[in-house]
Amino acid sequence: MKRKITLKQIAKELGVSIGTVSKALKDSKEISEETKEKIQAFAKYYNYKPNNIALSLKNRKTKTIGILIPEIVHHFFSKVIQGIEKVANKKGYNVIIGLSNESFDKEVINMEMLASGSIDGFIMSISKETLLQQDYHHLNETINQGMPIVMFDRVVSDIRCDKVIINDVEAAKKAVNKLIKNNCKKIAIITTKDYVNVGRLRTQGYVEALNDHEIAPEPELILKVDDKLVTEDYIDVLEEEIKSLFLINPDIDGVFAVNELYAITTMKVAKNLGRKIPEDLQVIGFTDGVLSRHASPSLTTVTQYGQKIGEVAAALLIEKIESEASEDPVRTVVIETELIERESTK
Amino acid sequence: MKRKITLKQIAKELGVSIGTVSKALKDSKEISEETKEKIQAFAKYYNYKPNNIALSLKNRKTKTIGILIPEIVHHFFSKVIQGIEKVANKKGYNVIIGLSNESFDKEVINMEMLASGSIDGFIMSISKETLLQQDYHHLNETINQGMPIVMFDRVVSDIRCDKVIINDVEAAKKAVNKLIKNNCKKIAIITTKDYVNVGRLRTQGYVEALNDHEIAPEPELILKVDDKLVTEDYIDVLEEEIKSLFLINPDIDGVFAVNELYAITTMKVAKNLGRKIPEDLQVIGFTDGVLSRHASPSLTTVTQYGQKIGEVAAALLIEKIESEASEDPVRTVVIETELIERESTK
DNA sequence: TACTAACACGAAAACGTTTTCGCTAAGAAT
DNA sequence: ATTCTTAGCGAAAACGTTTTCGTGTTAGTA
Repeated sequence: MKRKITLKQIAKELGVSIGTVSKALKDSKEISEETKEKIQAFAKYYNYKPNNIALSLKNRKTKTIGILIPEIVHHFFSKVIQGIEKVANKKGYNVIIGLSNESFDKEVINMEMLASGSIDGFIMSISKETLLQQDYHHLNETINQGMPIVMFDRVVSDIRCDKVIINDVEAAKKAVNKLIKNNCKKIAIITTKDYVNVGRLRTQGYVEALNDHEIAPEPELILKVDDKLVTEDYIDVLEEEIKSLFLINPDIDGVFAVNELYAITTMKVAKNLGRKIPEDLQVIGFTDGVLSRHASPSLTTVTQYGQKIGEVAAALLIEKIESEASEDPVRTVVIETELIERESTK
Repeated sequence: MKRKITLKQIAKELGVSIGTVSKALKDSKEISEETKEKIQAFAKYYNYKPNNIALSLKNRKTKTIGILIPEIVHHFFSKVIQGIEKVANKKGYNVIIGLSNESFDKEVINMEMLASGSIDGFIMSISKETLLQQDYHHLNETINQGMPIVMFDRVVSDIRCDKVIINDVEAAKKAVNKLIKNNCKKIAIITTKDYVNVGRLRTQGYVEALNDHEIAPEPELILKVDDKLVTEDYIDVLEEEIKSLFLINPDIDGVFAVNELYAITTMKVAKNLGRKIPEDLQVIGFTDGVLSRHASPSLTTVTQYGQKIGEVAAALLIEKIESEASEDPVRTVVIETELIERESTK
């Protein structure tokens, strides 16, 4: 077990100075060909690789970007990570991951931990608890220390940083318009509580789409699921709520769900109640994950290109990290969404 | 935008030496109460946090562990990451992620990059290409440099490092035994090519289970899918292969698939061919992901507790990192699997 | 022969810590 | 009055780099 070799050891072994070794390995013309060859050969033989930590300290750059997300066992988030990793890697960056588990405290702790020199910038999606408490001091402090942040998905607009989002309102309208066009007369929405901004915006899109077609939105068709505590029997509760929605409003013939799980669960409940999909009931979900593709019937859904979001976020962040200007304008990039039609709609 | 404050700045501002500041913040009894209070108050006011990079350089520890996996958009792997992150975080470690995308080259590059000082140890699952080429020099080199590695899932046994695995043979036998007990007479297996060791072992378990019940394994019931190149039409190819399996062997009444996707696809194809599940055909999958739970019918599956695997791997790694002994024995921990019965079996 | 220029290399600072060692001065002990 | 402790602090090395600047040697030029 030999420790990694350092410049100092090479220098000592070859009877030259550390500086000379460093320059030789960088092919500096300050050093004679002869010496360079000797040093390079030696370094190659011992598989010398510069120590990243020392470089980071010297350059005050870590070449690492931090990702801070609520959870990782989630198709959308892992797609985003994949996208981030792809462009980060291409530009010589590593990614380090922090999970908040939807907890405010863990988000703050993780952020402070990573902000203490470990990374050059953040890409993040805010936890639900933070959204609920509306306490963003950790974000502002980080930004004030000159560390760039790019937010995606769950963003908060009055933070001064770049953002990568989709147009949730428009995307939701696309979905609901499709249901209306497909002759649905009574369209329900399964959504989240309003403090989750993406849920709120999608609900807003639902309402707007109905209004556009002069359909009066009915409050009892709007089911706002409380998912603050995702417990074991979470799915059961969800099923119960959806079931009573159908029992109270038996003539629902279209459902727009703001995520995959709500949509899949809706189909399951509806099938158990004897509904045929898409004949009796048409369902559209949000986010194109593995569930939508492989459910039966497969799910028509609004896809938000997660990988693309990650790629753009990483590109924005790296650009900001490497730009000299300390105060350039904040940008918001809107990624297109698309309605993917499958078997759950006519 | 104020840069993060350093010891040097505090020292200068307060007219003391850097060493004094450092000691004061550590509550060293070398420093007078008066001075300590002054320094601590100042540090708190300016939100001083020691620079991780400088600490890493000094201590030759990064308090970071590297995860190297083939892909991240995958329920099992993200579960493992979740487990790793959980115990790592509890012990004050961060996790940094490298994706190999099943490519040998990316695995090597990522490994070298991270091994150059960025992390204290690896947790990894080998890429398929590496498995195929059987070139493990990068692993051995890393280990020789004194950096501990813990392998999980796709391990290679003759590498000298800790491993966290499941008993694939036994797990597969559990599944096939269940099918046999449920009166299946003609049981097929959908598996991978043999170079993927987990696939090979599960196939072996299938064969052993049949032999145990004095059923002669029939080669035409063993479908080894070639997933070397996962292209766009990958699913279509998979469906075709499974379809012809059923056409050639119409009396198949049980299928054991070595992963979720194969199992779900099998159910889809079978349903299209008019089979009722579980009446005409019983299906058991491997790995309990979101698909298994929410498919219809929901899938009976062998669960390999991914989060547990991650937790154990992280515990092993951190223990090794923090142990003084340079040469302790390598350990292999076997995590229990369990057969979760759902609707796809009787 | 004396001066300059190019060449090849070394010394040292810097990045931000921690920690060991040494120094000074005040009080205690002799 | 002299020596011994001890409290309180500073200096400096070390982690592994990069880079600037300085310096000695040699060769070329006047």
